[in-house]
Amino acid sequence: MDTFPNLPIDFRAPSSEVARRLIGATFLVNGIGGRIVETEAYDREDPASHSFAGPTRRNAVMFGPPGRIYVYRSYGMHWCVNFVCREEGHGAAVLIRALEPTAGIDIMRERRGQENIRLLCAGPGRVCQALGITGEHNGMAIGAPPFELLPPTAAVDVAKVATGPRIGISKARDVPWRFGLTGSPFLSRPFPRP
DNA sequence: CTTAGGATCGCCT
DNA sequence: GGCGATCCTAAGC
Repeated sequence: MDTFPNLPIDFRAPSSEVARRLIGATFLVNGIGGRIVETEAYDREDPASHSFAGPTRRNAVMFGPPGRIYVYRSYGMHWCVNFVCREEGHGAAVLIRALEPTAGIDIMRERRGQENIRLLCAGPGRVCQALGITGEHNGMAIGAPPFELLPPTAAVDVAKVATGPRIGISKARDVPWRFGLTGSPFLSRPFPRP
């Protein structure tokens, strides 16, 4: 049986592993999107995670089946998108932080009011605005329309995936669960030098 | 290049 | 009532 139809990744794996394996995959909404270049992992026993204090109305999807989309509103005005991981009831997810735009670039420019291709999808709020993701997508399957997740066209060298502390959190700042394609100009921010 | 402040509101205590 | 898994603009070095 196929638990994850149309998905190139086993979302039952730990979120840090999924976050790493998502780098280089292509994420599209209605055919618009690009290559994932930056992610962050969140887990249940993780003070920075929305799931840390247990299920609430907002984070309910995080405790649902893996392979679904968890969308939340950030700072009252931006949407951010996650992919749910682990087994049902666990409360783990991967935040999609940045894409290298590859498909529907002109539409993304229009939606963002931004000409610079580097700034179309460089940040979780920008990703959702460019791809047209809103709270209406919360709980939907990653492997079904309007979504598509395609494997990397070429194997991503493990040595090319940078890790570092997550952005914008106040708790668990030392946990290196931010992942990104080293040197990509489409990151939300560069990774700190080792 | 880095830092500061404002926008804006749903969510949880 | 307080606080963000953010973004934009402006100003300083």
